[in-house]
Amino acid sequence: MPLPVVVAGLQQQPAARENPSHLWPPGSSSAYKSVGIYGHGSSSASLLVVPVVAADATEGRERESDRRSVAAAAAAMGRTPCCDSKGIKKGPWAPEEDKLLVDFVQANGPGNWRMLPKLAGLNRCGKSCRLRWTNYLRPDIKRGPFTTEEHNSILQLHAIVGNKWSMIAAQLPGRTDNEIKNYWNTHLKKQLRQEALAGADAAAQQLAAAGAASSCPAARHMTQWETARLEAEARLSLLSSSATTTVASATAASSSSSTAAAEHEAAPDIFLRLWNSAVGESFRCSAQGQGAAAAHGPAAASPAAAGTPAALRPAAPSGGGDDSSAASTNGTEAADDYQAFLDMAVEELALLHGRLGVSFSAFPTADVLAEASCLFAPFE
DNA sequence: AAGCTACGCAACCGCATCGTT
DNA sequence: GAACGATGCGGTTGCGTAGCT
Repeated sequence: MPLPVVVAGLQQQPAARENPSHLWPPGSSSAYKSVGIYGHGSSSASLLVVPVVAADATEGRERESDRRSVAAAAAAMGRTPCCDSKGIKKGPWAPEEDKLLVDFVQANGPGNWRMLPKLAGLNRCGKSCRLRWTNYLRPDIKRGPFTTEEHNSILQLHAIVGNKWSMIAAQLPGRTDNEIKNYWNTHLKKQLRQEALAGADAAAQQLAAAGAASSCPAARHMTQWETARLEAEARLSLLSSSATTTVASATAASSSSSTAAAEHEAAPDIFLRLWNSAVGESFRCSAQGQGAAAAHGPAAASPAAAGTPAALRPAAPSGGGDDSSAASTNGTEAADDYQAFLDMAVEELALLHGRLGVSFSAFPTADVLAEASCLFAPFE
């Protein structure tokens, strides 16, 4: 694999959003500052020309949660966790540190994050190095404002998978899960809230006038999907509780939703069933295949995050799919899987409506699911 | 011009899970 | 099967900046 090459000499000052000035200490040279704008998608400002790196490269051992116990255990075993020592620097990265990291990755490629700080002369933990690289220094990161397409894709994908940022990022080459997460928390959440309120108002007015539904189909279906997803999780949680404790069972029986669920012998939720089904798995696999290209490798794999039983977990991607071309290659398959996923949602819903009546009041009605065809947009 | 507030985002934290021994 | 190591990812925080009063 060809090693990254720095295209030196760029002196321009990056835009604030692309390279927040607060990251750079006063007195930092502009040459160093330019280090921060690798891969700027909308300009020729890319400083690095590198192959997209495998995101699942080895990483340092630095679980903070286990830091103390592991430190003791590791010490006993003759290993030294990378973050156990005092004096490891935290906080914003200095340009010098960025340069060291970039230089090292150029020379050796990403990977072995645990040893990287030591080898590169950085007073950082490996995890910090990996995050800095994957979220900021990596050359294929697309910076700048989100496009309308990206914006819509995020909305649509979030309506389906929820806060699976890595999975969403897998559909948006060049965007990191962290970036999408921040974008969601700062922009989209607010927007959806406003739209929901507006939609609710409009719906209330229309309902009062003609008994009609919401005036905003797109916002409505997203809201309903999200509501259904949350309700499904809540029901699943309740069912789980009721299955293990009689007290919980009695409590659960007192609520309407859990009663309905109990009456139907823990009838599986459509969404969760779909998500855990072969179709869902297929969709995840496709997303995963593409995702490896984007930010964090087999992010979509995260079967645990998707609540997938081990038996249903997709096999690891064979090739790693660690460049963005994979996304376009697999786009058609992903689209097929996506459509199948949505189709099955309609079928499952019809079945459940017939079987369970109005038990799943919060779940989108068939017409709403039909509208879900617009979710196809990101693959077209 | 100064102070205040809200916002945006990089970075950190810590949990979950997989793989290996 | 248990213990440990390694990795991925979602949630949260801290701080600089921009905008407003």
